[in-house]
Amino acid sequence: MKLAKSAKSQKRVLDAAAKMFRDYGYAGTTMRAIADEADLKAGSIYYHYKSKDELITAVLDIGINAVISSVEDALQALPETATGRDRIETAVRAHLSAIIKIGDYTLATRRVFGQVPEAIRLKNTKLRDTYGAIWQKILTDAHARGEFKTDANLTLARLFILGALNWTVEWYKPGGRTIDDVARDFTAVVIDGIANPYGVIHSAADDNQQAQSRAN
Amino acid sequence: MKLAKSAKSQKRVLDAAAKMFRDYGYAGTTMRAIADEADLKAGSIYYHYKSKDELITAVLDIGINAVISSVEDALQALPETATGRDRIETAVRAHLSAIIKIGDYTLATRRVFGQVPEAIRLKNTKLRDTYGAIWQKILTDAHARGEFKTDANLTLARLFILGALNWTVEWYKPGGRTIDDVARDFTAVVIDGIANPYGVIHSAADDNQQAQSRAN
DNA sequence: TAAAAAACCTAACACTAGTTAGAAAATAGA
DNA sequence: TCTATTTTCTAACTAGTGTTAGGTTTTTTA
Repeated sequence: MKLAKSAKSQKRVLDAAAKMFRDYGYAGTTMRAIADEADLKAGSIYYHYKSKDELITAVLDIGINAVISSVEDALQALPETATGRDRIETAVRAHLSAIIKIGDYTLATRRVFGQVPEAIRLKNTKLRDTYGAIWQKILTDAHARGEFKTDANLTLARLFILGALNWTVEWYKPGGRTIDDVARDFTAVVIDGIANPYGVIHSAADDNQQAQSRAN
Repeated sequence: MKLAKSAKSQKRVLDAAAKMFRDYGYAGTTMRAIADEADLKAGSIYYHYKSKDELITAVLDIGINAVISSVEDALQALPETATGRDRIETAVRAHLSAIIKIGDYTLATRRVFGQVPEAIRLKNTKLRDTYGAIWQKILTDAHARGEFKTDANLTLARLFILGALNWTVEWYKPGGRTIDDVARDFTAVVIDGIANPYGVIHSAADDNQQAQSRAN
């Protein structure tokens, strides 16, 4: 075999880089700190990656691609008859799964994206748009099937969902609530909202009034 | 007057720092770059702030405090009888208003928070918790009044709302949709969800079935 | 307008950054 | 084992970092 033992070191360097970028940002992460974390010397990194920019590029791409492919695969495993709710819950679950699997990469992606040289950012933006398009399709398809309110603002809904999903990486910790739980409740909020459909329970006489005011 | 002309320069430095931190992160922002943006020399910054850490601390505090006080003021202006929906929509509107008014500070806060020295981060975390508590109170109060589903996951709903709100700063640009529009649609998603309450419109016969499956 | 204070600049300090060339060590193939 | 290749290290270079001391300019005060 030509290259084999090298691959191990390469991955150690990449993992270390993701972790450091996540904690200290792009400029705040030094090659020496990455080297320390990967248990080698700074100069040796250049045998695997020819610059710091190439390292951050790799980390960013892995971070998004993992989420994209996780969500795409999960969606394709669904039957044709799957509803918008099914697809949303499935996508949320796949998104969360990808995050906890390679949390360092996705967190690094989110935290470092705004600080990276523009050329790198531009390339990565295309991947981000791809991911946004996946969600847009879920929503518009379900809307076309009449599953959503006619006047629902799908673009805004998508931005809310993606924003909330991007934020999960900040508070979701394995060991607490299960991914299935979070995905279900998350979907429930988006699809059904949190409003009590039967109006205020204290005063049954108000129900009709409540329903009307909610219709505005 | 003792100090007066100094305040102008001080604010210029602060604004420049917020903008630079926002674009290049904590370590990626140099004192010389801030000085350039503020139209003076690097050494002169130290007449106004005694270190880079003091600068970032000021930026972070301003960023969160502006949002907190904007939301608190708006909520207190509401009548006692305001519903949960009213309060949520009002808070969202106030949050967005604060963001577009001092977008550099809030964006800097979001982007730089994870990279700042731990002592600074800890102090700022308390302010963040304060903000989270404001939202938690809105939700639990309305829930206690029976406005929300009995089994609604309020903690998750709060995280969903805060995540989505934190993300608005990434895509909301003045000149597009108005703040009122966004706040209304945002609230509609959280409160009512996007599901069509009358079921699928293509097949009226399915309505009942739809409503049942949605109840699960 | 002269003296005092405030605001700013210059030049340098000690240090750390990314990166590189070449030597040294580890590994693989014969 | 000996050799060739791969992998790592050492040591250094240049450029740029936050910060400071002391001098200059501007503004305020009297």
